[in-house]
Amino acid sequence: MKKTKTTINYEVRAHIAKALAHPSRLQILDLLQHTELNVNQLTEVIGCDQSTVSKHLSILKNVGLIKHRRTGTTHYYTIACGCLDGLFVCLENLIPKQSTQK
Amino acid sequence: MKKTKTTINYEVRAHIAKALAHPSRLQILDLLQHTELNVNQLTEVIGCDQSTVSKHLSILKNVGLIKHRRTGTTHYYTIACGCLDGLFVCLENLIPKQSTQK
DNA sequence: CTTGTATATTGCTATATTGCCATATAGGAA
DNA sequence: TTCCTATATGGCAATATAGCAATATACAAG
Repeated sequence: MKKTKTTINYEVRAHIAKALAHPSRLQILDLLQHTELNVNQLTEVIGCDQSTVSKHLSILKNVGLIKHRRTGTTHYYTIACGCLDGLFVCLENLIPKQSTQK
Repeated sequence: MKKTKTTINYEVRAHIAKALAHPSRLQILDLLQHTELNVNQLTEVIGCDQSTVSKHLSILKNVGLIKHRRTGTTHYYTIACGCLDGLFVCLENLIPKQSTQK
């Protein structure tokens, strides 16, 4: 397929959607909505290996959804974009009824 | 990780996000927003194999984003959910500035 | 310098996704 | 029935993703 401005735009959107397409990453985003958390704290909540959480964080950071600030050796992560609430509402609205009932 | 109601919810959302996480599928959704199209028409626009488009359509159908009606042997696809516009706006808002300028 | 703590990266395996080709299925026409 | 057209499915290879263990890096304290 030829790469027009439009197809590139679909690729950019798909790239973001791909970053959202994992339960742990959605949970991380949810957790970071109201608090600033470091990797250790996130690791405890998510419940998988620290290296795995670190990778999820770098994926989210690469698409610009989160940012971090460093205090000593501790890295605090937060949401980089204000409009996540809207997105979650949209995602929620897309869930068909039978899936929500599970 | 234990499967609480919350983690299941993240999985459902991730499932939908995964369906959105492909340029061709985003384009299909965009095309179907205002028109009803059959598989052949979509195949021409997308520019890949008919079987590939058919698979994309079944992925979108499985998460309930599109539906289809049949007229003879022709299957017309449409959006099954009214709130896609909002989702696209949200996704667009999540695109960092430097990516949009490309 | 060394030690300890916090995070990131590498290496690896298992699994999932993508996309093509070939084939199967479904329905209309003759 | 056969033939044709529209769509779906199975098989396969290439690539991408996920997650753990081990290692590397960064930084503060001593």
